[in-house]
Amino acid sequence: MERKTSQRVAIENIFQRENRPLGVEEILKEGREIVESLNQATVYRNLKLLVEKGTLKPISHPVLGILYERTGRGHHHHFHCRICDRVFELPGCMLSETSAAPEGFVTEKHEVFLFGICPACGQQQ
Amino acid sequence: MERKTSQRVAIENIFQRENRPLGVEEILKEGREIVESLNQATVYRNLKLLVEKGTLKPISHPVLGILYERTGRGHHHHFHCRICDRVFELPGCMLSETSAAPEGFVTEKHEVFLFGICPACGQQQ
DNA sequence: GTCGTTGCAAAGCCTTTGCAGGGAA
DNA sequence: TTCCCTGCAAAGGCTTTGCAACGAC
Repeated sequence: MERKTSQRVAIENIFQRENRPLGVEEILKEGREIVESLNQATVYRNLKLLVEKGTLKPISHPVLGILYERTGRGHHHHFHCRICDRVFELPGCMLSETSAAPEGFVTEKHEVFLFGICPACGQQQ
Repeated sequence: MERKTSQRVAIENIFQRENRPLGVEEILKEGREIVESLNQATVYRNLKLLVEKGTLKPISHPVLGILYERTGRGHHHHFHCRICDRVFELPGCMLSETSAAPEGFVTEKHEVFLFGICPACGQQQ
Protein backbone atom coordinates (compact mmCIF):
# COMPACT_ATOMS: atom_id res chain seq x y z
CA MET A 1 0.00 0.00 0.00
CA GLU A 2 1.04 3.53 -0.74
CA ARG A 3 2.18 5.71 2.11
CA LYS A 4 1.65 9.41 2.68
CA THR A 5 5.14 10.51 3.55
CA SER A 6 5.86 14.16 4.20
CA GLN A 7 8.01 14.25 1.07
CA ARG A 8 5.25 12.90 -1.15
CA VAL A 9 2.65 15.23 0.32
CA ALA A 10 4.98 18.18 -0.16
CA ILE A 11 5.46 17.41 -3.83
CA GLU A 12 1.73 17.03 -4.43
CA ASN A 13 1.04 20.30 -2.61
CA ILE A 14 3.51 22.19 -4.76
CA PHE A 15 1.66 21.12 -7.89
CA GLN A 16 -1.63 22.15 -6.34
CA ARG A 17 -0.29 25.49 -5.24
CA GLU A 18 1.50 26.45 -8.44
CA ASN A 19 -1.08 24.99 -10.81
CA ARG A 20 1.30 24.96 -13.77
CA PRO A 21 3.84 22.58 -15.28
CA LEU A 22 6.93 22.19 -13.11
CA GLY A 23 10.42 20.86 -13.63
CA VAL A 24 12.51 18.71 -11.31
CA GLU A 25 14.74 21.56 -10.19
CA GLU A 26 11.85 23.79 -9.22
CA ILE A 27 10.09 20.97 -7.39
CA LEU A 28 13.26 20.13 -5.50
CA LYS A 29 13.86 23.75 -4.55
CA GLU A 30 10.33 24.41 -3.34
CA GLY A 31 10.09 21.00 -1.75
CA ARG A 32 13.14 21.65 0.39
CA GLU A 33 11.42 24.68 1.85
CA ILE A 34 8.83 22.24 3.18
CA VAL A 35 10.91 19.13 3.93
CA GLU A 36 14.47 20.26 4.37
CA SER A 37 16.04 16.85 3.82
CA LEU A 38 14.27 16.26 0.49
CA ASN A 39 16.57 14.42 -1.85
CA GLN A 40 16.72 14.51 -5.65
CA ALA A 41 16.28 10.76 -5.88
CA THR A 42 13.07 11.05 -3.89
CA VAL A 43 11.73 13.69 -6.24
CA TYR A 44 12.53 11.57 -9.28
CA ARG A 45 10.98 8.48 -7.70
CA ASN A 46 7.80 10.27 -6.68
CA LEU A 47 7.39 11.94 -10.05
CA LYS A 48 7.72 8.56 -11.70
CA LEU A 49 5.12 7.07 -9.36
CA LEU A 50 2.70 9.94 -9.88
CA VAL A 51 3.04 9.56 -13.63
CA GLU A 52 2.36 5.81 -13.42
CA LYS A 53 -0.59 6.49 -11.15
CA GLY A 54 -1.96 8.90 -13.74
CA THR A 55 -1.86 11.96 -11.51
CA LEU A 56 0.90 13.65 -13.48
CA LYS A 57 1.89 13.70 -17.11
CA PRO A 58 5.33 14.56 -18.44
CA ILE A 59 5.59 17.16 -21.18
CA SER A 60 8.76 17.82 -23.10
CA HIS A 61 9.25 21.53 -23.39
CA PRO A 62 11.49 22.76 -26.23
CA VAL A 63 13.45 25.03 -23.93
CA LEU A 64 12.98 23.83 -20.37
CA GLY A 65 13.19 20.09 -20.96
CA ILE A 66 10.81 17.74 -19.20
CA LEU A 67 8.10 19.31 -17.09
CA TYR A 68 5.30 17.61 -15.18
CA GLU A 69 1.70 18.74 -15.16
CA ARG A 70 -1.46 17.44 -13.54
CA THR A 71 -3.70 15.35 -15.74
CA GLY A 72 -7.42 15.59 -16.36
CA ARG A 73 -7.82 19.02 -17.84
CA GLY A 74 -8.37 18.13 -21.48
CA HIS A 75 -6.51 19.17 -24.59
CA HIS A 76 -4.56 22.36 -24.16
CA HIS A 77 -1.39 24.11 -25.23
CA HIS A 78 1.48 25.73 -23.38
CA PHE A 79 2.75 29.25 -23.09
CA HIS A 80 6.31 29.97 -22.00
CA CYS A 81 7.04 33.44 -20.60
CA ARG A 82 10.56 34.53 -21.52
CA ILE A 83 10.68 36.95 -18.58
CA CYS A 84 9.80 34.73 -15.64
CA ASP A 85 10.46 31.41 -17.41
CA ARG A 86 7.19 29.97 -16.17
CA VAL A 87 4.98 27.79 -18.33
CA PHE A 88 1.20 28.17 -18.34
CA GLU A 89 -1.53 25.91 -19.65
CA LEU A 90 -3.79 27.56 -22.18
CA PRO A 91 -7.27 26.09 -22.45
CA GLY A 92 -8.75 25.48 -25.88
CA CYS A 93 -7.23 24.83 -29.26
CA MET A 94 -6.97 27.07 -32.28
CA LEU A 95 -5.35 24.58 -34.62
CA SER A 96 -7.16 22.76 -37.39
CA GLU A 97 -5.49 19.38 -37.66
CA THR A 98 -6.91 18.66 -41.07
CA SER A 99 -5.47 21.82 -42.59
CA ALA A 100 -2.22 21.73 -40.66
CA ALA A 101 -0.47 19.10 -42.77
CA PRO A 102 -0.30 18.54 -46.55
CA GLU A 103 -2.24 15.75 -48.21
CA GLY A 104 -0.89 12.32 -47.51
CA PHE A 105 -0.04 13.05 -43.89
CA VAL A 106 -2.50 11.65 -41.37
CA THR A 107 -2.41 13.81 -38.27
CA GLU A 108 -3.45 12.04 -35.09
CA LYS A 109 -2.40 14.54 -32.45
CA HIS A 110 -0.39 17.69 -32.02
CA GLU A 111 1.37 19.94 -29.58
CA VAL A 112 1.65 23.70 -29.66
CA PHE A 113 4.12 25.79 -27.68
CA LEU A 114 3.73 29.54 -27.55
CA PHE A 115 6.47 31.88 -26.44
CA GLY A 116 6.22 35.46 -25.27
CA ILE A 117 5.30 37.48 -22.21
CA CYS A 118 2.72 36.45 -19.64
CA PRO A 119 0.13 38.84 -18.18
CA ALA A 120 1.97 39.30 -14.87
CA CYS A 121 5.29 40.18 -16.51
CA GLY A 122 3.57 42.34 -19.15
CA GLN A 123 2.10 44.60 -16.46
CA GLN A 124 5.41 45.20 -14.77
CA GLN A 125 6.98 46.80 -17.79
CA MET B 1 40.69 28.21 -41.91
CA GLU B 2 38.09 25.51 -42.08
CA ARG B 3 39.07 22.19 -43.58
CA LYS B 4 36.99 19.80 -45.65
CA THR B 5 37.66 16.56 -43.87
CA SER B 6 35.97 13.38 -45.02
CA GLN B 7 34.05 13.28 -41.75
CA ARG B 8 32.68 16.78 -42.17
CA VAL B 9 31.76 16.23 -45.80
CA ALA B 10 29.99 12.99 -44.87
CA ILE B 11 27.87 14.72 -42.25
CA GLU B 12 26.90 17.52 -44.61
CA ASN B 13 26.02 15.02 -47.32
CA ILE B 14 23.74 13.09 -45.02
CA PHE B 15 21.70 16.22 -44.34
CA GLN B 16 21.51 16.94 -48.06
CA ARG B 17 20.48 13.40 -48.89
CA GLU B 18 17.87 12.99 -46.15
CA ASN B 19 16.52 16.52 -46.30
CA ARG B 20 14.83 16.26 -42.90
CA PRO B 21 15.75 16.90 -39.27
CA LEU B 22 18.25 14.37 -37.96
CA GLY B 23 19.45 13.30 -34.53
CA VAL B 24 22.98 12.52 -33.40
CA GLU B 25 22.46 8.77 -33.35
CA GLU B 26 21.16 8.66 -36.91
CA ILE B 27 23.94 10.92 -38.17
CA LEU B 28 26.53 8.75 -36.45
CA LYS B 29 25.05 5.56 -37.86
CA GLU B 30 24.79 6.80 -41.42
CA GLY B 31 28.10 8.60 -41.19
CA ARG B 32 29.91 5.41 -40.25
CA GLU B 33 28.70 3.83 -43.45
CA ILE B 34 30.70 6.52 -45.23
CA VAL B 35 33.66 7.04 -42.88
CA GLU B 36 34.02 3.89 -40.83
CA SER B 37 36.12 5.44 -38.07
CA LEU B 38 33.65 8.29 -37.43
CA ASN B 39 33.58 9.08 -33.74
CA GLN B 40 30.74 10.46 -31.63
CA ALA B 41 32.84 13.38 -30.46
CA THR B 42 33.48 14.34 -34.06
CA VAL B 43 29.77 14.33 -34.82
CA TYR B 44 29.03 16.50 -31.79
CA ARG B 45 31.84 18.90 -32.66
CA ASN B 46 30.80 19.26 -36.28
CA LEU B 47 27.14 19.74 -35.42
CA LYS B 48 28.15 22.47 -33.03
CA LEU B 49 30.28 24.14 -35.70
CA LEU B 50 27.56 23.92 -38.32
CA VAL B 51 25.09 25.48 -35.90
CA GLU B 52 27.51 28.34 -35.13
CA LYS B 53 28.12 28.79 -38.85
CA GLY B 54 24.36 29.07 -39.37
CA THR B 55 24.09 26.04 -41.64
CA LEU B 56 22.14 23.98 -39.12
CA LYS B 57 19.63 24.81 -36.43
CA PRO B 58 18.82 22.62 -33.44
CA ILE B 59 15.19 21.83 -32.74
CA SER B 60 13.99 20.19 -29.56
CA HIS B 61 11.51 17.50 -30.44
CA PRO B 62 9.08 16.41 -27.71
CA VAL B 63 9.77 12.73 -28.33
CA LEU B 64 13.08 12.42 -30.12
CA GLY B 65 15.05 15.05 -28.23
CA ILE B 66 17.37 17.40 -30.07
CA LEU B 67 17.37 17.18 -33.85
CA TYR B 68 19.29 19.29 -36.35
CA GLU B 69 17.82 20.77 -39.51
CA ARG B 70 19.18 22.94 -42.28
CA THR B 71 18.41 26.62 -42.00
CA GLY B 72 17.01 29.02 -44.55
CA ARG B 73 13.63 27.58 -45.31
CA GLY B 74 11.39 29.99 -43.41
CA HIS B 75 8.82 29.38 -40.73
CA HIS B 76 7.52 25.84 -40.73
CA HIS B 77 6.29 23.11 -38.44
CA HIS B 78 7.24 19.49 -37.90
CA PHE B 79 5.50 16.20 -38.44
CA HIS B 80 6.61 13.06 -36.62
CA CYS B 81 5.62 9.71 -38.13
CA ARG B 82 4.97 7.14 -35.42
CA ILE B 83 5.67 4.26 -37.82
CA CYS B 84 9.08 5.15 -39.21
CA ASP B 85 9.96 7.68 -36.49
CA ARG B 86 11.12 10.21 -39.05
CA VAL B 87 10.43 13.91 -38.74
CA PHE B 88 9.40 16.00 -41.73
CA GLU B 89 9.28 19.75 -42.24
CA LEU B 90 5.88 21.05 -43.21
CA PRO B 91 5.86 24.33 -45.13
CA GLY B 92 3.41 27.03 -44.16
CA CYS B 93 1.61 27.85 -40.95
CA MET B 94 -2.00 27.35 -40.00
CA LEU B 95 -1.86 28.94 -36.57
CA SER B 96 -3.18 32.38 -35.74
CA GLU B 97 -0.92 33.71 -33.01
CA THR B 98 -3.35 36.42 -31.99
CA SER B 99 -6.16 33.97 -31.32
CA ALA B 100 -3.97 31.24 -29.87
CA ALA B 101 -3.57 32.72 -26.40
CA PRO B 102 -6.02 34.45 -24.05
CA GLU B 103 -5.94 38.19 -23.51
CA GLY B 104 -2.99 39.38 -21.52
CA PHE B 105 -0.54 36.97 -23.10
CA VAL B 106 1.73 38.50 -25.73
CA THR B 107 2.74 35.80 -28.18
CA GLU B 108 6.03 36.40 -29.96
CA LYS B 109 6.67 33.04 -31.57
CA HIS B 110 5.44 29.49 -31.54
CA GLU B 111 6.23 25.91 -32.40
CA VAL B 112 3.86 23.23 -33.62
CA PHE B 113 4.54 19.51 -33.65
CA LEU B 114 2.19 17.17 -35.46
CA PHE B 115 2.13 13.43 -34.87
CA GLY B 116 0.67 10.71 -37.06
CA ILE B 117 1.50 8.70 -40.16
CA CYS B 118 3.54 9.98 -43.08
CA PRO B 119 2.59 9.40 -46.73
CA ALA B 120 5.14 6.64 -47.26
CA CYS B 121 4.06 4.63 -44.22
CA GLY B 122 0.37 5.29 -44.96
CA GLN B 123 0.63 3.62 -48.35
CA GLN B 124 2.21 0.48 -46.99
CA GLN B 125 -0.75 -0.35 -44.80
C1' DG C 1 6.66 -5.32 13.58
C1' DT C 2 6.08 -4.77 8.38
C1' DC C 3 7.60 -3.25 4.41
C1' DG C 4 7.01 0.93 1.50
C1' DT C 5 10.12 5.14 1.41
C1' DT C 6 14.00 7.86 2.01
C1' DG C 7 18.90 9.64 1.83
C1' DC C 8 23.22 8.68 0.33
C1' DA C 9 26.46 7.21 -2.87
C1' DA C 10 27.51 4.70 -6.86
C1' DA C 11 26.36 3.68 -11.42
C1' DG C 12 24.32 4.84 -16.01
C1' DC C 13 23.40 7.68 -20.00
C1' DC C 14 24.45 11.26 -23.11
C1' DT C 15 27.40 15.21 -24.24
C1' DT C 16 31.68 17.80 -23.74
C1' DT C 17 36.60 18.35 -23.16
C1' DG C 18 41.87 17.43 -22.99
C1' DC C 19 45.40 15.64 -25.49
C1' DA C 20 48.49 13.66 -28.75
C1' DG C 21 48.62 12.00 -33.38
C1' DG C 22 46.99 12.62 -38.15
C1' DG C 23 45.86 14.87 -42.42
C1' DA C 24 44.19 19.05 -45.36
C1' DA C 25 46.11 22.97 -47.57
C1' DT D 1 55.30 22.39 -42.70
C1' DT D 2 51.45 24.35 -40.32
C1' DC D 3 47.73 23.89 -37.36
C1' DC D 4 42.87 22.38 -37.80
C1' DC D 5 40.61 18.17 -36.96
C1' DT D 6 40.05 13.51 -35.31
C1' DG D 7 39.88 9.45 -32.15
C1' DC D 8 40.26 8.05 -27.69
C1' DA D 9 39.50 8.35 -22.99
C1' DA D 10 38.33 11.02 -19.14
C1' DA D 11 35.26 14.26 -17.23
C1' DG D 12 30.63 16.60 -16.71
C1' DG D 13 25.71 16.96 -15.88
C1' DC D 14 21.44 14.85 -15.19
C1' DT D 15 18.72 10.64 -13.97
C1' DT D 16 18.43 5.99 -12.08
C1' DT D 17 19.60 2.31 -8.93
C1' DG D 18 21.43 -0.46 -4.73
C1' DC D 19 21.37 -0.54 -0.04
C1' DA D 20 20.80 0.15 4.81
C1' DA D 21 18.13 2.94 7.93
C1' DC D 22 13.71 5.11 8.72
C1' DG D 23 8.98 5.76 9.62
C1' DA D 24 3.81 5.25 8.12
C1' DC D 25 0.40 2.17 9.29
